[in-house]
Amino acid sequence: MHTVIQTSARLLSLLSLLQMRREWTGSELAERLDVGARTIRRDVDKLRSLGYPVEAAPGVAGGYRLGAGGELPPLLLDDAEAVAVAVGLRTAATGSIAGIEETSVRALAKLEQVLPSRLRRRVRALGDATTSFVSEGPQIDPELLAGIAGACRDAIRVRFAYIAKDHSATQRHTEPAAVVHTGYRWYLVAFDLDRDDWRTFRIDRIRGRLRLGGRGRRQTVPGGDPAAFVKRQIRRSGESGAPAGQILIEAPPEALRRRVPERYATIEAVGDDESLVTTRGPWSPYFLVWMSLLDEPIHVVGPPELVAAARSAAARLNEAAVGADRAEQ
Amino acid sequence: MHTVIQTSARLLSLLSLLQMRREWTGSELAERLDVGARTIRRDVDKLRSLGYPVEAAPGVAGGYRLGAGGELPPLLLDDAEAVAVAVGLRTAATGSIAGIEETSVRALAKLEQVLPSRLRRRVRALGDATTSFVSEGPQIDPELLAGIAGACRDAIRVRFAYIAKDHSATQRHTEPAAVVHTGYRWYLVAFDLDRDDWRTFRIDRIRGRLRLGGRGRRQTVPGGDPAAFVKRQIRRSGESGAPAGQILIEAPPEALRRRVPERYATIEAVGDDESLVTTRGPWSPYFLVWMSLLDEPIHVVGPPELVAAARSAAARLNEAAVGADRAEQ
DNA sequence: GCAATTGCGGTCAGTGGCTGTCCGCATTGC
DNA sequence: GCAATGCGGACAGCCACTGACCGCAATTGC
Repeated sequence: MHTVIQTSARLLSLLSLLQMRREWTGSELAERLDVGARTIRRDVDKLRSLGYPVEAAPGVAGGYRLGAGGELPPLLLDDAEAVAVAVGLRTAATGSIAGIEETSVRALAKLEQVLPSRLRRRVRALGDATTSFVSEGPQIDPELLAGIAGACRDAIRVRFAYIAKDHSATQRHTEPAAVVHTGYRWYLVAFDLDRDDWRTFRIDRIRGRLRLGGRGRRQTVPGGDPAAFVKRQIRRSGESGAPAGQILIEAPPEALRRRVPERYATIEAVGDDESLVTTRGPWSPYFLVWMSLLDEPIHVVGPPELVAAARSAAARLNEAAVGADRAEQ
Repeated sequence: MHTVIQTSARLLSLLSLLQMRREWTGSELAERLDVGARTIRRDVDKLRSLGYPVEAAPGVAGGYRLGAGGELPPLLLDDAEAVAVAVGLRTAATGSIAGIEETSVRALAKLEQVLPSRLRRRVRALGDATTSFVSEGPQIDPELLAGIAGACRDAIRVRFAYIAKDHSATQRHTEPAAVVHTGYRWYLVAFDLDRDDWRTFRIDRIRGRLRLGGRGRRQTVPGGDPAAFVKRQIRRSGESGAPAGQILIEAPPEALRRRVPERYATIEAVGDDESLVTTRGPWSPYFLVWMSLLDEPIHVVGPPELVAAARSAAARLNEAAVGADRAEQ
C-alpha cells in the first residue's frame, strides 16, 4: 500500500510511543509497529534528521528514548490529556497567572479548533464545575474568548450583541483584529462595519453567541499596536467603572509582594513601613476579606462602600462565631 | 534527497500551518512548502487518510482548513504556546479543578520530558511568580510531581529524602508505581527497596531533589488499585492531621454546590434549609474567607480554633474600618 | 448568467527512496 | 566473557512520489 503515508504514520506513531514511555528497545518498537528492527533504526534516524532528539543507549539496559531538544516535537495527547490541557488553558486564560493570558487564549483557540466534540463537551462540563473560587474580575467564558481569538487569527467577521456603557444593547458586525488583556479586563479591537470605524469592545459586555461570517479585510489596528490602541481608548473614554479599593497596610511593600497578586492590585510604599494597596479594577468583597488574612494591621482607605463592606463582613464573622458559642451551650 | 522524510516533514508542516490559521488556499500552501499544487492536494489526501479531517471549500473564497475530527491530531505548538500549556497544566495539577489533577500530572510529565530547557526555565519562572493566591492544601512543586509521575510511568527507581510523621528524616530508595490524588493530598505508592515492602509516601513530605536510578521491576500495586491501596493505608494509620473545619450555612445544599468547590469541602444537608460544610483537610483561613463571602448567614461549628479565627478576622476588619474613620477625621 | 477563483482527480513518465535481509562491530551489564 | 542491545554498510526489488497537463465541478461576486 501507499508506503509514504505508512512511513509518515509510522513516524508519528513512533513519536507517540516515545512520548508515552521513556524507554523502548528496538525490538519492542519493531513489534509494536510491525516492521523490521532495521526499519526502526532507520525511522529513528529520520526522526533525528527531523530535529527530534531520540537518545539511544546500547547494552543490555539500553533502548530508545525521546530527549528534550531544541524544538518541541508535535505533542501526541490521548483524550484525557487533551481535556486536561484544555481545562488548564482555560484557567490560565482567565487569569490566575499574570502574563500568559493572551498566549493561553491563542493556544486554546488552536486546540479548540481541532478538539473532537465529545472532548469539547467534557471540557465544558469540567470548566463549568470549576467553581469560580478566584472570582475576581468580570467573569468571561473562556470558550467565548477562544472563539473571538480564533476569529481574530483567521480574520473572520463576527456579529454579536453588545451592552454599551449606558446599558443599551446593540448588534455589532465587525472585523476582529486583536484580543487584548489589560491585567484586569479583556478587550476586543475590531473594525465596526456599521459605524465604519475601529472600536474596542469589552468582552465581558458581549452577550449571547458569536455569529461567524465571511472573511474580513482589515486586520491591522491603526498604529499597529493593539495594546496601545486599547490604552488610548480607555484613557479617552475615561473608563474607570466602579472606584478602586484602597487599603493601607502596616508593612513595607517588599513584605507584601509575594502575598498580593500583581494581577489584582498594585502596591505603593507610604512612609517607611506602610504600603498602599490599590485594586486594579473595582474592589470586591473578596479583596477585602483576603487582605484581612494578612498578618499585619490594615486600614481601609476608601471608598466609603469598602469601609461599609468591611463593617458588614466583620459583623457577619462575629455572628458566625457567636452562633458557634450558642451552639456549644 | 530523502523523499520520505521530506514528505513526512511536509505533512507535519502542513498540519502545523493548518493549525496556525484557519484558511489556506492550495497555492498559498504550495508556495509555503515549496512544492507543486498537485502535491498539496495529494498531501491533503494523505492527511485525510491518516484520520485528520481537512475540510476544503471550492470557489473564490475557498481553501483548506483543519476541522475537528474523531481523533486529536498531533499538536504543533510554538514556544510561547508550549509555555502556556505547561503553566496551565501546573495550575490544574495543583488543583483548582476537581477531577483532572492526575491526568494533568500525566500530561505535564509527557510535556516536560520533551520541553527544551530554555522553555522549562520560562515555565519555572512563571510558575514561581504565581503568587500562591489559592494556597489551599499543602504546597507541592508541580515539577516534583511531574518528575515522580514520570518515574512511575517509566518504572525508574528513585531515591529521595522523606520526612516521616514524627518529623524524622530518612533516605528512601524506591520503585515507584503510582501517584494518587485524594482530593486533598498527593501520595506516591512505591516499593521501598530497603524495607522490602510497599509503602505510601505523602509527596508534600518529600524534600530536596529526586535522584533517578535504574529500571525497576515492580510496578503493580498489591491489589491492583493504587487509589484503594492509599485509602487503606490512610485508614490504617489513622492519618487525620489537623481537624477539619465545619461551618453551618442557612441555605440548602443545592444553593451551595456551585459556590463551594468539591475539592475543598463536602456539603451535607441539615434539616430543611441548612447545610453543614466540612473541609476535606484541616481548615485554613481561606476556608473562612469564602464562607464569609456567601450571602447567607453562617455559623462556625468548630473546631474552637476556627471560631477564634473568625473572631479575630472580625476584629481585624472592624479595626480596619475604624482606622478608616479615624483617617477621615 | 457570466467570469474568476479554487478544489478535484485522472493519467503518464521518470526517479529514487523504502524495505527486508544479512553481516560484522561497539557498548553495556551481569 | 556472554548476552543483549544499538549501529550502520551493502544489496536487490519494488513501487510510491513528484511534477506536468488536462478537463470538470462548485462557489462567489458582479
